[in-house]
Amino acid sequence: MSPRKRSRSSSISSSDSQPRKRQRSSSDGSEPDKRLKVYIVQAKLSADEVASLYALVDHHSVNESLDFELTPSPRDADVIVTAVHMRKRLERHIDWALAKEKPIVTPDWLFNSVSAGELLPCGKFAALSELHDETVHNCPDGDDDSDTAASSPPTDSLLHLRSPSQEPAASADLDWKSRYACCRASPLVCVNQHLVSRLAIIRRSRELEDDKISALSYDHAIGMIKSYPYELTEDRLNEVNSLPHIGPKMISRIEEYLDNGDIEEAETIANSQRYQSLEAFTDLYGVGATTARKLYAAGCRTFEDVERYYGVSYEDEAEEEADLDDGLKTEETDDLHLASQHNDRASQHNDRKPPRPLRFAKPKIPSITPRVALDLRDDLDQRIPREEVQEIFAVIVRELNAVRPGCVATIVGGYRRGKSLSGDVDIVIGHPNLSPTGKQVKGLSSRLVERLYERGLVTHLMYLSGFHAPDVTRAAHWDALEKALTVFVLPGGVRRRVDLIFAAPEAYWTAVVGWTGSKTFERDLRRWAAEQKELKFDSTGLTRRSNGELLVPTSEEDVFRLLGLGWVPPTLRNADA
DNA sequence: CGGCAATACC
DNA sequence: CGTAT
DNA sequence: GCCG
Repeated sequence: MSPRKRSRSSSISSSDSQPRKRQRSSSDGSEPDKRLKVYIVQAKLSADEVASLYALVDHHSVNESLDFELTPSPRDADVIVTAVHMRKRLERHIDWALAKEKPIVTPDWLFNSVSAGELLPCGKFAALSELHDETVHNCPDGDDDSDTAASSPPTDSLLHLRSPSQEPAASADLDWKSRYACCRASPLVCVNQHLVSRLAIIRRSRELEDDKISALSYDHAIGMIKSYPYELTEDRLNEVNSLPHIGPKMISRIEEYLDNGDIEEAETIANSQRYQSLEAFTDLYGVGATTARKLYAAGCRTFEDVERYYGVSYEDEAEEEADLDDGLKTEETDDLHLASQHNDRASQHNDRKPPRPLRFAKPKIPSITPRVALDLRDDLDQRIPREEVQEIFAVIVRELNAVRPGCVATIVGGYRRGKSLSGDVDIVIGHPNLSPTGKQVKGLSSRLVERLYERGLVTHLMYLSGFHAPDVTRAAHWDALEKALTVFVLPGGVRRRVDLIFAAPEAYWTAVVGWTGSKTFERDLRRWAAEQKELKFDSTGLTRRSNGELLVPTSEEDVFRLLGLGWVPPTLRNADA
């Protein structure tokens, strides 16, 4: 069911006067030619912005259904991108009569479309309000994606803080009663979101207290509620009670919630010093539940305590950040590694010794140490607005193409699921088509990271997957995935966690699905594959359990198809709280 | 009652 | 073993 | 904490 544009324009195109609407210039005969021609008006755009836009368009990107190409002439453009907002100004570049026949949008339309993986409606991005209507009318949007399962109902989650009454996940074969999150539609915010948030506290507490299994049960229950399409009330209790993963304990909590509007244990936990401290400690990269408990047991309650615990080599706090410290330190931060260990501080003076006759005189990118994690905390605990995610993406795409032209990239993670704020930025890089020439993506990881570091865009490397020879089990497949977990920073910006995932051509689509999440959705995808289909699924690929045959999807929809699942749009994969 | 996602480093 | 994805 |  490859998504092709289903021009839902039928009703709109009433004003026939307009020439071909979404008819991509049928100029070059052959097939429908899905490449969308983009003309960029450079006026009023900085060199960098132009570069970003060109990188985005030039190397098109994302799925098969989203393919751009630059056109030198506005006349045969399908869409015109400009930062100009006034008629007079635009007329210097484009004939007014022509302008009225084209969608004239702001760069944001491009960024958003690329990020969304689909052509978005132009309305909100009309560059000239004066041409808003024409722009909307001529907009190339409306095509593909999301249709498969999410056609009938508005489906566009995201803004579904809506009323109770409404259709269940009428989407195709999605079933909110399924015991697998990957068979259900889970919006970002559900109708029973408050209850979910309460259960999430208990879940988190279980996790922090090392009761993983109980936490898992809450994950499942929360997932069920996230996709339950009705507002929970007394009269729905029976129905809810019969749902998978909702057992005696869960029902009693739900009943308590319906009676009192809250769950006592959740409140108690949330107000406890222990919970708050443990929760805070785990904000530190490298500090998990176990270490957090140790810190707490050692008497720590606040970050100040933790700093002290790890030895505040800090001269004082007067210096503040503004750390240009990492300008280009060609040194190697010696270890005293990740928090995992308990009391390992002391060992201060690590003299750096030339480790090995490493001929690579490359500057070494700082890695994380408890000290660094502490320093990064103020930045990393800030969430990232969508606009910035797009900016970061654009910059990375630009650099990526400087390193290896022809690559494509797509933002995955929470951003792709529609979150307005993200904890980090996840980007899958690769070649979407299993083209025979889908060559060298390998080693790309280190080269891109090097470049980003040289340019001061990457300040730390939490982890860089090596070029190991992974399996002997099923040779012929060099690392399907390479990863670079970094700390990235735009000039003058806040440092952000950015994960770069480099996928081999055969692994591209499973990587996209695997990194879009949510966590529970992913777990259930694996469970479903194993329990129902005798398949093994993970972000590096899909294989047949019996013969180990590697199944290579040709699109994201194909991944679901191969798994025998109905299509679930990214924005409906929010199975977690 | 066993199982609960799956891997890669540290 | 713990942490991260 | 719930399922098969």
